[in-house]
Amino acid sequence: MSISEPAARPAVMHDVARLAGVSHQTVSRVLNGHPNVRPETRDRVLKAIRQLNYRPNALARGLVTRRSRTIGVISFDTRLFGPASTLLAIEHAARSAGYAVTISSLANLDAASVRSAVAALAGQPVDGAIVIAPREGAAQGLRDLRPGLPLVAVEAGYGGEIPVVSVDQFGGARLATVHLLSLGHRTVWHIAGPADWLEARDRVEGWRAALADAGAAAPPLLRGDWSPESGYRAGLELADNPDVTAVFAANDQMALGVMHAFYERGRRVPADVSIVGFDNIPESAFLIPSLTTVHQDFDEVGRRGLKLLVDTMDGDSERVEKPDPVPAGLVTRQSSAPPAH
Amino acid sequence: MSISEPAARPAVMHDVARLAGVSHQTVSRVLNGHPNVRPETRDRVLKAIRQLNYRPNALARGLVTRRSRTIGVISFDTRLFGPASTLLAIEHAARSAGYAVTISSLANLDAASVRSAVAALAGQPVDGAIVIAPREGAAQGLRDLRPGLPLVAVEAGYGGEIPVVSVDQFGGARLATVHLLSLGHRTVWHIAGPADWLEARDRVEGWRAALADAGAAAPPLLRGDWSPESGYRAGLELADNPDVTAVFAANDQMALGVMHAFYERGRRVPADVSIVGFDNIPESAFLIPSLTTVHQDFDEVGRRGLKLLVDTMDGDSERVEKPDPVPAGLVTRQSSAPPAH
DNA sequence: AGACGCAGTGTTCACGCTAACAACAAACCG
DNA sequence: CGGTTTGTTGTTAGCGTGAACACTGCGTCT
Repeated sequence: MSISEPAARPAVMHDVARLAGVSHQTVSRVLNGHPNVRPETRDRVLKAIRQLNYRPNALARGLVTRRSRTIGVISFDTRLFGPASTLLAIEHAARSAGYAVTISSLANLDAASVRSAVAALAGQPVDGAIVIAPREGAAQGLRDLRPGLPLVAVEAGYGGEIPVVSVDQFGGARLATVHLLSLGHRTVWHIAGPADWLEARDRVEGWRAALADAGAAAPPLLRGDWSPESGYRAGLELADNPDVTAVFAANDQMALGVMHAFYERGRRVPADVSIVGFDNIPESAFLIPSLTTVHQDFDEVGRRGLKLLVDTMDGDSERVEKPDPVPAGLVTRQSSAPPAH
Repeated sequence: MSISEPAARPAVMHDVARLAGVSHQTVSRVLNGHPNVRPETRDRVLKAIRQLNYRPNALARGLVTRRSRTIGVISFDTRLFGPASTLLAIEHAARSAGYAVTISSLANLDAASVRSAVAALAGQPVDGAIVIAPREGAAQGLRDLRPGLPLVAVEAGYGGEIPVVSVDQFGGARLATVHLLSLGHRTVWHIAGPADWLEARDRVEGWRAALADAGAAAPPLLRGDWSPESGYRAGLELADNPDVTAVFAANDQMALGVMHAFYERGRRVPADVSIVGFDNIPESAFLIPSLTTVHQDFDEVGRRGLKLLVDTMDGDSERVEKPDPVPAGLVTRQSSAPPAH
């Protein structure tokens, strides 16, 4: 034990200072880009930093500045294409802005799961948070646990007291429905998402509005849970009804399930029935037949969401612009066509 | 300015201590579950904590304990089903183990993108990291920047110096190929993933091995980039070749592209050509026809990956077990059948 | 009865960093 | 040419927590 190993502990600011022959404060000034450091001194410090492979301790810095330069994201099931895309865009935008991202995802939407995810994030040192969850409970829970924490919701509908960035769900659903009606279909059946999802509600409204505008009767609503299975089950219910010539599913996965059900029952798409989805997942263009759907620009939503959050965090006061909804766009493919006769 | 607003700054340990009439150290002891605190005192402290909505400052705690109780995850494109599922499983396992998760994802796999993601994570206060990226560069880069940081790779093949948790890609590819051969196909064509992906390489090897075992000739290899488009392009190349009766695609999305190409060219699946994919994405069961594929248990991989990392971080020394690969399983559906004649 | 152990609690220090202020030289001004 | 500014650097004081150590009072042992 007489010869002590040179501990492999990472270098700290003081080590850099010693090697460069300056005080640690000068090192700090160099790191934070302060003016009034002689260029020669700066170079010595930078060289010492490289030589020691020094990197600042973010914890210590955060403790004194009271800012962690980290944001939190609470997201519903990140295996779904929409949340996953949004999360990815948020993360990249955050990195560009110099923020790290801590995630907390929900396995499902029951209250316990939401509470667990929110509590986990509330304990983290984050400067702000983005909620990618369709139920207001999530954002509200976080607001209760961490009052004053800047908060933005994405993909969550409008109207709450928390700023929201979202695709225009209502307009998108309307586009889909109008498209089918304009092809000549008498009416359009709708397979909605879960009733407690704001997005699902907005799409139902858009569908209803388009039908009403066209003077078409609204058939009974069917409900799924976004999964292909649930679309399949709904499809089986519709398959034997000859009145059904056009179906608008609230997402592409359910549309796929519907197509499969019709396929099994021998109803041809689009010859007998037209189908339109929502999301434009990468698979949509290659389904058989390829799927007409409503495109959502998740990247744009993610970017705007992060920008809104950063503005809120930096903003001297509440000078933050209220964002417009991101427009949705119809992508016409093979699964929609005029009715048979 | 004579009456100062009661600043809304969050309570700190000292505030709790004062309210409970104890020292801050006693509060600390209560929080960390130390023995030797009188039950009555503990109750007073807990009450004060609730009353002030106090939550410990993770930054300060991390500074003194030198542990942030946060792990980092570097992941390739989290919009893909595999990485997304793995990430989700890691995150949930991490939360159960009391860790937060900071993510850093790659837009693509070029060196600059990897470097950016790795550098971003290296600056974060993480106790360990999991790399969900198929190229060794990512893990190696992190190792260079943060020597000594516990590191685990998932979904990244075997053989490096970094511990890996992975599905048995070789075995899975073999299963798929053997399945097609045993249906009576003379040989099996393969559409591989990018050459620099370890997973893609393992699947090629498994395919080759199965062909060799059966004494079947190995047709020329086709390459895609995992996307449906690339599968579609490969499918167009194969569609006009009557020798092609069985295709094994390295993932489900490419298999979908192949199916679409064959559909356009009038080759029926499975009557004329059988197709098998890999991953078992949720859509597979509902494609038309439904897709035979190889199932990967991403949840299990994520869980094991986190466990391995936590063991490495906690472990007194390198007493960490070397994990077995997670077995893959064949899921037989409609897209594979005996050849026509 | 005096030494000792132990539960329960308080005091002090250190973690690594930034902010505030102090110190000093050189340059500038009237 | 003395006082003041300006540029550059060092010194000190926290940020909020946990660990180490000190202290108290009470019961136990010899």
